[in-house]
Amino acid sequence: MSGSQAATDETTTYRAEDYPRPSVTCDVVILTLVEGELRVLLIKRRNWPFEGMWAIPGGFLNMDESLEDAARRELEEETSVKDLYLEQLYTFGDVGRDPRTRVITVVYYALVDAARLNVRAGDDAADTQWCSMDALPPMAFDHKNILDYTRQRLRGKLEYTTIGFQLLPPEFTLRELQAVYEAILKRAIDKRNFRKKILSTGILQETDKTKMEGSHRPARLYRFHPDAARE
Amino acid sequence: MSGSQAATDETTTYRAEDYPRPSVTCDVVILTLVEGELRVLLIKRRNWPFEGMWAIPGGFLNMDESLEDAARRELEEETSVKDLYLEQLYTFGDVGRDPRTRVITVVYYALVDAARLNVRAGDDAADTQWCSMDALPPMAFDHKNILDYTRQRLRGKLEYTTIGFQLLPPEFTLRELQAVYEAILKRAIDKRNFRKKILSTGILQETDKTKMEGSHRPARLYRFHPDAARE
DNA sequence: ACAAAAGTGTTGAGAGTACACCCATGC
DNA sequence: GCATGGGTGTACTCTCAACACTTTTGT
Repeated sequence: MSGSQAATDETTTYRAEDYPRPSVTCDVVILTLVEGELRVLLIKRRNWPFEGMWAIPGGFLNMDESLEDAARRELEEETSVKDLYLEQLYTFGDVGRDPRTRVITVVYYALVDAARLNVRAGDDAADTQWCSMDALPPMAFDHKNILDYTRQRLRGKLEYTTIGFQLLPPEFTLRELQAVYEAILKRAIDKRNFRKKILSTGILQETDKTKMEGSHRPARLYRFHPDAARE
Repeated sequence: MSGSQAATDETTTYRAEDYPRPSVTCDVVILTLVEGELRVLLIKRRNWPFEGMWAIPGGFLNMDESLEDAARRELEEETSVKDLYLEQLYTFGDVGRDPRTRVITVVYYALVDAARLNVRAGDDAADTQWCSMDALPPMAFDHKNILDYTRQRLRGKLEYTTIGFQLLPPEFTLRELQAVYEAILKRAIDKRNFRKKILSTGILQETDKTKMEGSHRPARLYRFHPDAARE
């Protein structure tokens, strides 16, 4: 039972300084949708360990910022975009995950509308890249695991929340929304059933605008229903 | 962009030792079902801060154990029971959550069949207690938050997994299983519909035993279907 | 007029919900 | 024989899945 063992917990006398501490980092899986494909922002490592392999962005937690603040900071450093959807994914802390020292990483994931990204293509050139979630390069640390877990979570959340919309601009066509669902679920969806279901929920509001693209009938634009704050 | 800022991440040169580190603890929400009520194991704090208030068990992470190992260690210290269902819940790390210093806590939750607990009632007497999740005492730190979040997670998981069974002994009656669902969802369920649904999934296996209790018709005992490893 | 994507309805199957009575046992 | 919880079936509604043709635009 607790109380007898010194290292036990917050309920005993405070002796945190007696114990070595692991490092705490915060990593962010940044996802967007390009050409109907789910893509993740990866950074090429230049140093040992895992030199030349790819990793999701992240960094040490500052002492004066919350976990979410840290995630948001990382996110803005990488994308220069604010106010993104951001959610804690999972915390990874296996002993050997970083060969240098003990590192606990709290991972968040973010969804970005590709249109908001001013691509900064040249920037560091080959060091930063949007990779398809379906064709990942060799990943550093346990980051392959992290991305697999992200996809799983995303699929689950798609069914009972509205996260799908976070990958789209404020106004979008139903076909674009359907593409989001298809990319995440990785299966084709019947157009009629999809429209029926989405429209019946009432979270969409029709605009009077349409989107012209190519030589065919223009598509109506929709936006979120203003009073849809639900998850 | 990353690379320019020293503290940035795992992709830059390793300088963890340049930065102060928060403490990392692992806390466990231990749940069981008693008298049709969901109860959580709480420990009364004897020291500042939050002296006299209640907290969930937890302790510092050792450098040579994984997060789950730490959770399992805490769990066994408190319950003396092994092989319990254990799952990571969430990581809490707001700056002010522990007034003494910066503490990141990775919280797990565990489900225990009450019958496996040898109550150890006298032990530390009033210091350790199974409290109803519906009538929580004043809680230390952000532990009230943590318990609210646990309940939410539990409700969600109940619908698409088999965690409910983790609160029961290996053999149980359908009424007992229904009580688990009712305690977690906090609403009455129709007996006939519940049986129909559960039995139609095929995860239950009828035994030839019954359970006598009180002066009425005995109830049939069921167990998990052996090849039901699914979530 | 043709190509290309937008838009639209019906039908059948299965799941969920509401609801009331008989059964086996101890006392 | 009565009190107590165990055990059962039917009818309705709603949701989900399958499926094909017309409409609007640019060229």
